[in-house]
Amino acid sequence: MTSEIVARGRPATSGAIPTSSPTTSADDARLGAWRTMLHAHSHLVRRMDEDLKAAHGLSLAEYDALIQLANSPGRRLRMSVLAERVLLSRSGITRLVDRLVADGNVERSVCPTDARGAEAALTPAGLDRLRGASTTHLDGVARYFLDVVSADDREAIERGLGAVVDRLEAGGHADSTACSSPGEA
Amino acid sequence: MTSEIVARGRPATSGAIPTSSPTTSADDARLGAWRTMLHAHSHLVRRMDEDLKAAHGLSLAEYDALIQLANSPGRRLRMSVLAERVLLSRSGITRLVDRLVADGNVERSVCPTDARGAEAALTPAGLDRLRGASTTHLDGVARYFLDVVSADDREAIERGLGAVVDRLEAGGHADSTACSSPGEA
DNA sequence: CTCAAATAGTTGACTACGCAACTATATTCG
DNA sequence: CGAATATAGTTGCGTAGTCAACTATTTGAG
Repeated sequence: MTSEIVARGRPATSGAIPTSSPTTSADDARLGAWRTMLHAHSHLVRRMDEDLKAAHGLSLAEYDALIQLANSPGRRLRMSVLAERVLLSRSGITRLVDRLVADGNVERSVCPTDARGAEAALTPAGLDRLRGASTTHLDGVARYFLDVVSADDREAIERGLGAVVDRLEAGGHADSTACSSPGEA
Repeated sequence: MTSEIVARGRPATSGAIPTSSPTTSADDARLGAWRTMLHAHSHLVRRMDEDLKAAHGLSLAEYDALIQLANSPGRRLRMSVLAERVLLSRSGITRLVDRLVADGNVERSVCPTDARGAEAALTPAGLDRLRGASTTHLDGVARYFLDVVSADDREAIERGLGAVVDRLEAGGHADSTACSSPGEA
């Protein structure tokens, strides 16, 4: 299905405009990592999503939400916390949880300590569903990602991209010159 | 704007279900790279998109399409080729090009050698637009990505994720037990 | 205590995308 | 050549997500 979209070999275009662009000459090579990440992400997410849907009727985002709940004390989480974890906006998580509730995987309840807050809690059915799905998912991560990447490269990926995350989470909007991020270097 | 979705610190949950899940115990640590990639991608893409829209009214996808055109002979490309490059479906690229045409950045023309094909061609206005936008974009890649990642890690990212791409582009659907993918091991 | 401001979540309106169906052209084979 | 089949692109329809506006509650100030 997706396999015709191949361009054999690493991305040819790196992000440079050939004719008279000053900024680009030197960057060319380094831009490859950026483009490669976009490609890898796109392929990985599509495939995982596809596999999960086919085998268990869950999207990757839904799966992710269920995992986050399963890993939380009481198998429940405030909506906003869940939103953060699943990398979604508040409204996005509302609707995602709507779907999970409709499918019986999750229940909504009011937060005991804060009446305007809501919690999403994994149901037993949801946990079952999740258990099935997790083998599919973990299998996918192993097959498509871990098996193909050396341990060293995997560590470098975690370190390098982790730094990117820190950078972007730390300095809301960096203005230009680096602001020596407070969290960690 | 997007910066409220932050989760301070590295992902706590790795993809494991705590209670009685067999597949997970060992994987735990290795899963971190996968989650980190999701986070990094999400943050990077949001920020780049935001910056680009604010400064030049182009989405990241639109920018990407323009770059691909600019880097192609005659500054034009068949729709389907453009779709591959921009990581979009055929219908997706149709609509994206619609937008670019509406904004005067691109023109559509019939392909001379194949009457059912269409080409998208960058207009002079589109090229101008692109030149402005490219400094914003390259700046973003530099600030948010390259500046934070060591050269070694960057290379590892390109190598490791490149292998992932190869794996997924090569073997249409792997069925279960590795089938010694034809491309490379 | 009361009123203002902050916060949690939901909802409405909209956007961007994918899939499946469709149209039009190309190709292949009898 | 003419019919079957494949391919390029577009369009209808549905889905998942965002932002901005709204409601309900909590918190803080006076």
